[in-house]
Amino acid sequence: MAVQGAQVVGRVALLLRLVGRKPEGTSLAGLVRESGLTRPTVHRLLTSLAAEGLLEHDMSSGKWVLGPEVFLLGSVAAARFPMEDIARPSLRRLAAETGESAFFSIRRGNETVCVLREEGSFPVRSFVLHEGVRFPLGVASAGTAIMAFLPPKEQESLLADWPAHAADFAAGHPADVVRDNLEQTRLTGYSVNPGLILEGSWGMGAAVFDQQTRPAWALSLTGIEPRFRPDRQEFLGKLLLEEAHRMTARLQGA
Amino acid sequence: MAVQGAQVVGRVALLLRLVGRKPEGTSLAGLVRESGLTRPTVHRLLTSLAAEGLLEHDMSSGKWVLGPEVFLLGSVAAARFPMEDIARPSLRRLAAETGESAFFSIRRGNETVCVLREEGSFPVRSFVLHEGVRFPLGVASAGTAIMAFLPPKEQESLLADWPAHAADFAAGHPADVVRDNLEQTRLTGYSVNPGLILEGSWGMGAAVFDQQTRPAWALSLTGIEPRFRPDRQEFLGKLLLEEAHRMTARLQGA
DNA sequence: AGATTTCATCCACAATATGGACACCACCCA
DNA sequence: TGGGTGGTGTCCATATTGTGGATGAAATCT
Repeated sequence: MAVQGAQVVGRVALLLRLVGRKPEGTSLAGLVRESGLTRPTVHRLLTSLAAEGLLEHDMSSGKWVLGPEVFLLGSVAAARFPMEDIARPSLRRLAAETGESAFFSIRRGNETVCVLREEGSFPVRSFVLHEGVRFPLGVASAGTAIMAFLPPKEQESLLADWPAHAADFAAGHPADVVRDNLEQTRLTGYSVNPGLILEGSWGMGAAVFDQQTRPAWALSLTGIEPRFRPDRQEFLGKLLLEEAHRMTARLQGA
Repeated sequence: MAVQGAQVVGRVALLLRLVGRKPEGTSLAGLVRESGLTRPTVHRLLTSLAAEGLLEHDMSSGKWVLGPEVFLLGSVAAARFPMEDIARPSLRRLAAETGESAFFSIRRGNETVCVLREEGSFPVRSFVLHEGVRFPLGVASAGTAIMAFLPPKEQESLLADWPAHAADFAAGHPADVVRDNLEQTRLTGYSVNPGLILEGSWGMGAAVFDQQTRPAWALSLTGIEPRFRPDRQEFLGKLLLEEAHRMTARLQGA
């Protein structure tokens, strides 16, 4: 769309993203469904990508997974994105002090992608969120925390075409509910997801800002509803904001 | 080549690999030269890849670097390739005990790619090798260590078309010299690169084997010539073999 | 054993990517 | 000042390339 004569590049990138969402792998049919492309096309692209080592075809399960070449390129790219070094200490502290699982997500276009996870000690854990999972902005606590601090114009343009943007999540996330959540997030500084994605699975998030003071990342916590009652929310929110602020400060400095 | 109707996929993968070789970025002209493609084509593909976030175009320097999407995909793929966890302890020990810089490389097709580096304490260091650098099999100590333990047929097929395979390195690495090095490597277990890539910059390597007992990875050390005199080679070789064996054992178990 | 779903491959067709050509810019040196 | 060099960005006619409907094989369910 952006560039002429680049149809395949877009399709390749789309497939890589889709495959990357499921660490356990995705079937051809699944990718056909999710990509909206025809089966022969998907099949040919997957085979080619596998020949280049960007994907692998697990013969036993028939599923497609990210290949060694992606790992290699990623480890080179990681030098330019030292998120692990910067975010891990905060995640550890959050997980240790709260007992919940802590996550670090990054904004990528109109989505958030979960990059890092630190398990908490609390024995009941939700697996809605894990490394590689993507949500539209405004969905899940991280995406809400980020969207709330975007320029109002950008927020409006997302809300204007909300059903298209939120896609599968639009049903559970009506535009007016999202609008309220964003407003609330701006008031308190942190976002709360009251089980909108999966009933009983709650989350809270806080945005981390880049040098241009744009919300580019987010820290978040997830757990079950009883652990996110109003009285505890304040405590969790304070911790999140503290760590988010610490990271923002470090990133401004660098 | 392998797959029909996939020209672009191959080209895209090629460009990503080329960009990944230089952490500081590569210019359009450089990529045109290295890829053998025409400039409009390279330009269009780069622009498209940048639009997808797989590359970034540094406006100030005009160079192309790996983008955030590669980082994200890579951090998902890293779960399937836990090299960091497995290799880092060995690298640390090697660097600590020898003072040289230690590297972990992975075989990828007919190349080796350097994935991990651990700096030694010795104050003179070579920067020929760093994360992302690729060499044809048989070039550099890691590639020699791996190639020496491939099935003889595969070695022969590489040597048969040596100038094409070794490309730029063919001049400094005549086929008969490489053949001798491989033979020597099989005798001692470890490889020695006596400054063939850059005069005075030596290296030694040892292969690490996968579940099918194929040489899939290599540990290596690099430093200046006086630190790799024959008397010390034995010491370094022993350490390398020890750590390589330890890693092989761990990988067989898993 | 038949029904259903998923995967693999073929091939005529035209949409798509290609690359020669041109325009532009920055820099260097006579 | 002006011509030379080396780099980047863009256009557009062309045919090479990728497309996807259709068909068959294979696996899985009923």
